[in-house]
Amino acid sequence: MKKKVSTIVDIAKQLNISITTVSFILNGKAREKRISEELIQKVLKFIDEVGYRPNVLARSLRTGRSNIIGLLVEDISNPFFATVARLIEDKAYAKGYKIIYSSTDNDALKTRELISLYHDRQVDGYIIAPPANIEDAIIDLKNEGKPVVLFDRTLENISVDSVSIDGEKSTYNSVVHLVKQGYKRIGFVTLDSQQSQMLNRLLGYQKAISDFGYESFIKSCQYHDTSGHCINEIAAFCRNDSKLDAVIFSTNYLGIRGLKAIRSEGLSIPGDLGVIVFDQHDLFDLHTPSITSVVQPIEDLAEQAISILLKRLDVKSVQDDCKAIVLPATLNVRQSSKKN
Amino acid sequence: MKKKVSTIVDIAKQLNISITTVSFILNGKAREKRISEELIQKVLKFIDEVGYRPNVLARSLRTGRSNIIGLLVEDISNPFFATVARLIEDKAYAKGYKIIYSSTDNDALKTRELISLYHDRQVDGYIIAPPANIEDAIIDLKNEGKPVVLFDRTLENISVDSVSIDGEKSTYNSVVHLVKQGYKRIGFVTLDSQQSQMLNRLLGYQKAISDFGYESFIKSCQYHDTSGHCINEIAAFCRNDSKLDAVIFSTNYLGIRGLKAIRSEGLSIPGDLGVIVFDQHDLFDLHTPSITSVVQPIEDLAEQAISILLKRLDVKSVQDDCKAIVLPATLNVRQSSKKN
DNA sequence: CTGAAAGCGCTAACAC
DNA sequence: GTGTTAGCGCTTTCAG
Repeated sequence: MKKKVSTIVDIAKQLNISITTVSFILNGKAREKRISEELIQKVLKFIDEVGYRPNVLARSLRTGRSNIIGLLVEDISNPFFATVARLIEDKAYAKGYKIIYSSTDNDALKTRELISLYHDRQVDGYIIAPPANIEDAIIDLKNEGKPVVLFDRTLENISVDSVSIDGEKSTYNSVVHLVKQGYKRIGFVTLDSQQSQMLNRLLGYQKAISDFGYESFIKSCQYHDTSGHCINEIAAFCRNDSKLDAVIFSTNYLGIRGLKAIRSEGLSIPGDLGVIVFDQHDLFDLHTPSITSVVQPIEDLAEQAISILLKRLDVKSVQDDCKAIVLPATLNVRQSSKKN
Repeated sequence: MKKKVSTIVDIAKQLNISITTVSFILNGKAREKRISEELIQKVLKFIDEVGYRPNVLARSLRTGRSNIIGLLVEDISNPFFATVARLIEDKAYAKGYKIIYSSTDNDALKTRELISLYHDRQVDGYIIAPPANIEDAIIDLKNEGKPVVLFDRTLENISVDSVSIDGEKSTYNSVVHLVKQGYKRIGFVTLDSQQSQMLNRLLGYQKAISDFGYESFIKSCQYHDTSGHCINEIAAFCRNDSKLDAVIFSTNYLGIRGLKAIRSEGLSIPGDLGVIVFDQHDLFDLHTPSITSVVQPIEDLAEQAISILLKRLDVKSVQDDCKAIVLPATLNVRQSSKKN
């Protein structure tokens, strides 16, 4: 004849105490409200016994907070983003926050929809790898007092916290490494994109090439192109008159497509073509030959992003002192870039 | 002097109509309540203008439904699960459902927490790749009237809809293929796991080996082992006295570790060792030599899972006529299994 | 068509 | 320490 206990009112009734008391105990305000230790334990024990779980919806509706952080990545099936998501999730959990995440596909419209979806669910804060042309949505968020941290790339012209990687220096160093190995005609395969991280990687390449007085060869692929079409284009790029002797790929998936293209052309690495890829992938280690790649400090990136956000969440202050953190990456030299 | 319009009450006030009317229009019940087309348009237009968005929390709190489907995968950074998640997400969106997903790490405790988290958020239905020992939690869900569809693996002894792959036949065929190629001492590297899909894959191997009258060699790895330790174990397995001439790996990540192990042992594929991996990975195509693998019908799997769930969600009937759908996989023969 | 009203479950100000 | 109470924003029944 036990009634089903599923609300705070039930608990109060069963225990013959006040709803307020239960609520205070539930929210850790027992101490400050000077409720007796004895009663606290009694309530806690009872709650445990009947398996009561507070209704988070009701709580959020009431408080306007959800203890949820929204994470928007470009593509969750990319190991880089999957790893970031994982690390952030773990760190957030430890602080009592849950994470919900989705892939934007670098599509501003989809991103807007996701933000608005998260917004509807009262998400407390955001960590975003922003697509282009999303500035206004980010500003709206900030104007509503929702903290936002960008990662992997930044948005010029708006003031938001961000954590990114020094892509410029990384590709610069990549070129230097190739030059030292004796490569002279170095190509760069990137995305046709205005995103900051892509521009930085390109910039590093261009600066280095120009510093050495070499000729630059740039191929831009479309993000939403099919893998097959992209492979064909890269293949054409590698076989063309320019007689490249090395290529740098600006993302891991471009690198993978590039390797397929190079294989289809029957070119050998690193003899015919030296190869460096920006960002990691299981495959690069295992490939024959193994692929030199730029290793990003993912753990540090995730750590910084979440801790900045948590701090913002903590002190609901004005956000005008935004930080733009830039982390260094390292070049992991493997066989694909050693001419000799 | 426009007031901020953010609730249904504001709308009613501004338009000088009843809250009820607005609610009906918002919920597509205008027709059946015989509200004039004119008024409907007026309200809709107004809502659009002021950018009103219903508070989904309040709605869920009231209705007990959320239009959210919870998806639990083993590990979102595994391309298999990432792809499934993506396909399911797309299909669900088309039907007006949102997806939230998380990784279970094959950990029953973590899975329980996730389920309870989703439960708290009033998730309407579940698609789950279940870890072992989670039966009770699934049963609880069903008892509460929440539809559940399992995928990738099933749970014996409980009646739940499921969509899985015919792992037994696939590994059987893999062995047959290797035997036809002239391999005789075929090993099997799998997980030390009681999950149905793992058991089925093992079973297929054992049956085939026994049908041919060959000797069986089985190595079980721990799911939570570090990658490095696992690689060492596989290396030892491949180099031991048993003189294997071929190996089948029962998951993609075991395959990747296996390839690293084989490389570290200095063995050549397919000469010293034939290799087949269950499940796909970018790497298998690109590896030198390319790796023969079992290709699962992921799209079909996702399609079936979501459509069964949506049907359950639609007709809130008793769930006693559970389907266990088993899909065939195909063997994609590449270089790693061709002895000659 | 519309209005009133009863909650969904919880928080927290206020009074005692 | 505790009880009362006013909502958070929405749905939906019931009576016009």
